[in-house]
Amino acid sequence: MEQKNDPSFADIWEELNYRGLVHVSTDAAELKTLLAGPPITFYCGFDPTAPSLHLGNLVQILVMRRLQLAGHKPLGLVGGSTGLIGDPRPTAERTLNTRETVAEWVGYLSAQVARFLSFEGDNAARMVNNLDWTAPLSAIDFLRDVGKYFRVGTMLKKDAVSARLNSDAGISYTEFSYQILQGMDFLELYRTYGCVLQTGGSDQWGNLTSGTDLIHRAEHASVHAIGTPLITNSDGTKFGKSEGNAVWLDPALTSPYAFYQFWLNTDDADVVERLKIFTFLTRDDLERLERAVEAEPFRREAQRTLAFEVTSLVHGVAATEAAIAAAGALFGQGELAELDAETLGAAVAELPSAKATAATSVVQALLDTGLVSSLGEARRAIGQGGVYLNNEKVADDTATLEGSELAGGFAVLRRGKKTLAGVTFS
RNA sequence: GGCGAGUUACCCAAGUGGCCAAAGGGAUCUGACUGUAAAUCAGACUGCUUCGCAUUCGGGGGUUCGAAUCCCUCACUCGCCA
Repeated sequence: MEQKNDPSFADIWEELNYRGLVHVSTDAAELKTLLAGPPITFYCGFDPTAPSLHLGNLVQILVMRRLQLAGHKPLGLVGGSTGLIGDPRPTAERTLNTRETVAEWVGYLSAQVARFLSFEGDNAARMVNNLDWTAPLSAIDFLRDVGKYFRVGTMLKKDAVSARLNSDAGISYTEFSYQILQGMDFLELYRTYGCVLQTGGSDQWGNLTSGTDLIHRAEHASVHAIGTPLITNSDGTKFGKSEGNAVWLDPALTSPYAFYQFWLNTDDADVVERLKIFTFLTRDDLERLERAVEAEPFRREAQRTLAFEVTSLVHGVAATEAAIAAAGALFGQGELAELDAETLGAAVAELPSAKATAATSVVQALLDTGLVSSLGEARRAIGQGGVYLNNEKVADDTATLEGSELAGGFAVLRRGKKTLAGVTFS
């Protein structure tokens, strides 16, 4: 649980590479020297495209934290201005969010990032918002002072831009300009704080180099960038999705229980890589778990460790233990009917739930708890034999909750093997 | 501004007057097998009061007994030309 870098590595650069966190970077030898030397200031930006950060962002946050633990000084940037523009996605133009929404999300994200960094000591972190230096800039100043450093040919070659130009979606001037804004951020932070390194996802590489190039031109200085790999599942699906939804860091959007379950269900083929990236376990621990996956996969020790470590990191140990206890009660071998009201209540509290009465139909309860999205789907699920009420298969789609009330006034609905919801009788 | 091409369900993509609630693939969900894993096989996948009905094929209007398919119009996208 303790957050520290593994002292068995010669320096943080070695450790980042071991953990598979460096996909692309500026000159590796220089970076290694830079990171092994006296403290530097670096930054990583987060755009407010949602009210919460998600697991993809957590990778970046942990890179920041590891660098901070190595003595370097982090600047956590929230994109108050870049969030108003939107970086080009490869598929299609983004819908612009209102200024009010973006401002609100900036607040949420800023607080989330701050939780993972230390604001004490010589290398205390600092949060910045790029709206602070972008908002006062006039269009004329922007074009004269910044635009002149950018060549359109270079801008067109960036993957994000060229993908869009080659697609049938095209790209607006607004999104095309995004890379300039991000480049300006790096320049601004270089000037104000002496920031010499930007980290980010490899999909941001074009934007990262936009900044290093700009500083090169405007300040004749060499600064650095590190791009982390895009994390993918070994089966080819997207990492960080649970039932089609993003896994958020905000407990109101993804409950600690669901968060824990997400990690617990990690594939054997992926679990070691995840441990390297998302935990502070040492190389020794990781190698031991890797052997455990091979020798005794059914024990799922690596998955349990991963789920515990990451959930504790994000939601705290108490919430994690509650999630584990809930899973134990709900997935345990014992009968649900034998659980006492307190245990059951705590377990149900971790699940999505809805109020109902004994007369409520099972299909309606499935819909109310969000286990299905329509009554038709609920009937279909029952017809497929995929619905359980208090661990007993529901055979008839006209069934009601009659007689299903357990201790404390709850019932447990399940869809499939592991999608659970609680019902509270009123 | 001119000319051409295009807009189909979560995504990709067939369909060019009735046999279309709309092929195929992917994603997703369920079942079997399992370790709350993967792979594999099977089924489901617009909604509803489900052997039937209602509403979908960019928006609106029209032709027709009948339209995703034909016509008009608006919006958006892409390309070429200016």
